[in-house]
Amino acid sequence: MAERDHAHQHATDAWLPHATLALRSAGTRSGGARSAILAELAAQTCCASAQEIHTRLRDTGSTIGIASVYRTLELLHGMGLVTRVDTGDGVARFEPTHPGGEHHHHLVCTRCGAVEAFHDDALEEAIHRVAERVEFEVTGHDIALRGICSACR
Amino acid sequence: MAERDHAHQHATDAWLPHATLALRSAGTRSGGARSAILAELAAQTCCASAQEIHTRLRDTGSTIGIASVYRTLELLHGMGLVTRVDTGDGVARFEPTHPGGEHHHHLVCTRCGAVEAFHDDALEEAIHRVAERVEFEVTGHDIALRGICSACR
DNA sequence: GGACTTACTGATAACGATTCCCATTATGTG
DNA sequence: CACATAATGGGAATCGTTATCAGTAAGTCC
Ligand SMILES: [Mn+2]
Ligand SMILES: [Mn+2]
Ligand SMILES: [Zn+2]
Ligand SMILES: [Zn+2]
Repeated sequence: MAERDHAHQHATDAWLPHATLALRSAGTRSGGARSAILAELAAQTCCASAQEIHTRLRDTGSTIGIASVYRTLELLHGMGLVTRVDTGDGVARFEPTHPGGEHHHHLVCTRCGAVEAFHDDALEEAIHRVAERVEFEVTGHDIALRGICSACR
Repeated sequence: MAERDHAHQHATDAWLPHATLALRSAGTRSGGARSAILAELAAQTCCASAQEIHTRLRDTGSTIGIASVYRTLELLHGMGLVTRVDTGDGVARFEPTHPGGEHHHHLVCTRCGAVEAFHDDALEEAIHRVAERVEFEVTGHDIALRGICSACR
């Protein structure tokens, strides 16, 4: 687990320049709001909602508008630079998509809504095998385990 | 696949009396709206949204209110009689939860939104192993494979 | 550096799914 | 049949998200 976290951290560190470059290559301009949102995304280890990101930025004195957060997340999502996580509470959350493909899935507490990350190679392998046999051209997958977190028990 | 569909059909057939009994045991009354919604749910093989269910019932001449659909789905979900499926388009869909535990997961087309069902024993086994090693007391899981359906390709 | 094109930004209105509220109706119990 | 109260339908309210628009600023070309 420690090794994975370490690798994960490296990937996280690499995401900001990766995303910045991809945006520049796409011909977008670098405004203050978008830069701040990118930095905020780069700093988070798991998913966060648009409103959470907005609140965090406002708390640091920024006058950024909520529309810019939604717009930027939509842009990044369209470019595959963030992954959308749907925990079932009607709020979309986002986390950086690491270019190497390393990712994690989520444990969602049905009582308090807490979200925790996990990774499992055997599970990924099983997903891969399913993806090969179905008619869809599979490009991604979402997995969420639901249950009661240790704090709620 | 044919065998699974067959088994699935049996389970579907058994769901309506199962749910009806569970509701009665819980002390609820049997109103016309709820009965119609239950029958509609029992007839569907995969997930449907509240509005889809409402439209279908209205199309058959029913004067049922949309609030009753949402209320009933919420009630059934709270009792574990329906499973909530979140395909990421901001609309909650529901399908009967079969008492035997048999279930399926979903392929979601990122282009047209089409939803298809699949089942994979190896995947279930992998999920089961993960559930045993994490700190959460896992009670359920959601899996969605995203990609392009054959019609969109 | 200055003019220029146009992407970016923030405020706010609009939207759609879902939830809340309330007066009316209907169920089940005795 | 009378009663207590759950169920119901309509519509208002809520909330996350999206669309609109006028002002601002990034990048480009002299
Ligand atoms: Mn995975
Ligand atoms: Mn499963
Ligand atoms: Zn995460
Ligand atoms: Zn389904």
